[in-house]
Amino acid sequence: MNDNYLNELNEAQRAAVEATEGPVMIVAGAGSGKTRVLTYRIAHLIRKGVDPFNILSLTFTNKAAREMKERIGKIVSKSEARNLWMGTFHSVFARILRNEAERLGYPTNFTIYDTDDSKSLIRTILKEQGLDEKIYKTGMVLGRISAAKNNLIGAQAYLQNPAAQEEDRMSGKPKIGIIYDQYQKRCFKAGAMDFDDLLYNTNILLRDYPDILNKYQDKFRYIMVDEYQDTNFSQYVIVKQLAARFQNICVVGDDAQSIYAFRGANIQNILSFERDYPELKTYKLEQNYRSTKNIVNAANAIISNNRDQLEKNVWTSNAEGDLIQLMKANTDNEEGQIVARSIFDTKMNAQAKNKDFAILYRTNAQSRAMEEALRKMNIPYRIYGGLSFYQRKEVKDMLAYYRLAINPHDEEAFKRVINYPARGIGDTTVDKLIIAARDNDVSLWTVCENIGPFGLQINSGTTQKILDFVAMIQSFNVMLPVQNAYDLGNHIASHCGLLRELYADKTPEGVSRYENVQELLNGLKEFSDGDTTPPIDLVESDPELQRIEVAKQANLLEEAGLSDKPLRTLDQFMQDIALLTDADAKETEEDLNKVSLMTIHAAKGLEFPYVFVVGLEENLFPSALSLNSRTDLEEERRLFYVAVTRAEKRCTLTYASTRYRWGNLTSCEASRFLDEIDPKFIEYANAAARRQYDAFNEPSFEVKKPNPGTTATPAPPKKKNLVRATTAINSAPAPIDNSHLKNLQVGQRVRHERFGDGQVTNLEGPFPNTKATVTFDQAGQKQLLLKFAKLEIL
DNA sequence: GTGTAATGCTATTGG
DNA sequence: AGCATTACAC
Repeated sequence: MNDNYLNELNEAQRAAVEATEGPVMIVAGAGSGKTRVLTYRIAHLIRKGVDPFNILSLTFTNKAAREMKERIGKIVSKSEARNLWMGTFHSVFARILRNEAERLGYPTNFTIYDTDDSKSLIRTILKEQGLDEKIYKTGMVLGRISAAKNNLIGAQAYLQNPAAQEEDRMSGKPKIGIIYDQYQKRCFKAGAMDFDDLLYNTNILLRDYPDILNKYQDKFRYIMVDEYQDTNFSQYVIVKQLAARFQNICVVGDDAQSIYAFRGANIQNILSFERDYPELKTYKLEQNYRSTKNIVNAANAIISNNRDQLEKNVWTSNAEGDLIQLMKANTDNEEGQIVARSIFDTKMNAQAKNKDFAILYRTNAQSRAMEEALRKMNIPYRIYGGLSFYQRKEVKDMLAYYRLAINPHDEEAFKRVINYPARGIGDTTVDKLIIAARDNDVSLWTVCENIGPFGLQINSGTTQKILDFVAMIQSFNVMLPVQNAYDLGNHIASHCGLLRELYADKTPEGVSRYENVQELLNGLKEFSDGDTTPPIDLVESDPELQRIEVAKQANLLEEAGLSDKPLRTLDQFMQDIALLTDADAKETEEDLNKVSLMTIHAAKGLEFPYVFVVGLEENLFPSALSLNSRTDLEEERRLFYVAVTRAEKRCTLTYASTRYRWGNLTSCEASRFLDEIDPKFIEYANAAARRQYDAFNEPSFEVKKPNPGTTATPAPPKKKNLVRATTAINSAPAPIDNSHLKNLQVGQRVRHERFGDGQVTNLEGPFPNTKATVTFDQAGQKQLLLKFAKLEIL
């Protein structure tokens, strides 16, 4: 047992670790050792004699939970660490909901609908209601429903909520409440919960069943919430309820890193927290251990542009380090090339490994150019996020059969595979089934099981096909408790026809699909053999539940006449599949030394020695959709802050002047965020960036570090009135012909190629050396020399 | 009912 | 450009 853990902490960290009783808020700047504090805090609790069964720790990813548990295990003991309740909100409360599902009228084996399932269900409802999909966009409808649930507004309440109704009327979508209501009913009938339901229903459970609230309040005597800035109202209330009795609640977060407001996260939760617990103790972790001074200072400069923030002073005693590198490319492909090239060079010059590099981007679509460039230079890489394994079509098809075997009422799984592979039950038939299900208020499955009594207008041949399908699913269903996950999964794969269908396709894509299903079966095999951790590493909860579980399994084994080996079944495997993300995937040997590619969102909580943030262009980063409101723009800026603070040694920012979007070439201008970093933190690391800088920064055009390489290159022949003096590394760029500005007056509206439109507020000195002060609508006040400024009078 | 061609839509971010 | 849904021929 390691007794020295407290000595490994600085004063603030140590105080936060030792403040175990009562409400605590830890404001943790980027790279300030937050994970270490959380880890040691939990270890400290256990050392002080708190039973791990009584500790709940909510993390942002399951992987984070797994890793933290491992580290805690090294300080206390492995067996003690195992008993902690640790995981994401969704996985922890999915677990609890399974135990208590019956109270809410849900089956224990309820399905978790993913976003595709939810959208598909909404599409079905739109069709039924005769609503136009063009007006009621599924994503938008789901967004409204999701927002309502995250604010704990149920369907009925939504229909009676004047504000919501008014808003929907105003936006020309008055039926959203009806859709919401239908959606909930259909989910319930299908024995399914979507992601938001996992939190919403937990709230219902704790609100309406005092004995259950009591049970979990008593159980979770110490609660910790990581990444608190990214929790939504629904999560906030759950935590508040659970912590109400003992009030040993510790939240950790950084308002500067709040990047999930778009899905309901609410910084307000931090303020509410202060209000809820007046005796709150607050600790600030401000020393950054991760990054160099230049990175920390540049990041501080970025975030200081936000109005909404908690007071905080992040600093570091680390070395000065490299400046922020800025590189410009002509195209998105070239951007990929300069990044790949830079990685290659750094590997050579600094003995860096592939895994020391990360490429971060705003949107997943940007990965393509990066991948291509890395492939060409033979640099191994791994993409996080995007389409995960479990989201691939063939895998989802296979999983749909499994889901149906476990919960035949699962409507989305049913629709997915009722006629795939083709078995002669087409759309018309399925539509009849859907109508019958709706009219009788039952599930599709119930209709199929009782196809005679419902008296459907379906011919006998098709009826037989449906009955065959039902019989097949039923045969899978009865095997559930007596077969292990692999045996049953394999059996289903070969009997449902999917494997045959895929095997028949000999195209490269077809082969790959077949292999993916095989890969899924391999996963089942590993799970069944039990030599790896289950898909979700939520620790076996309280002894009571464990006993029930063990007894259940023993019974089943007895019935099956099997050995004493614990049976790991398909439904166990499937339980949390829907909640798995790429970030949770265990790293294989292979992944260990690869360059990481991911969105900035996915990079939250991670760190790398060398970070590239690519695509720093207006309308991409910040996203075009964020430009309308200050709060949205501030979220983008926090995102940029998160990106830069991932870097330990060096941070490189890149942008391209043209980029393919929607299949055609569009021109781009550099992101406003680049202007927000003081130039003294920036090194213009390629010639294009230096040129751009010189052109942009009239009137100062201070001389940047001379590039040793440039003097050797022959200067192009000089031309008069060259707009951009490409050789102007050591000399001022040639003035452009600006005689049209000669009579510029204060008060006139002007347009700048970079800063947009603005108004002249002051003029100083005689033309052509006039210095103009212009207040731009977007970019704010700038001083420009008329001699150089690319201004146009409006 | 099935398979292929044509159309149309999309690309924030994610559990 | 790439994917998904739709339209149309068989």
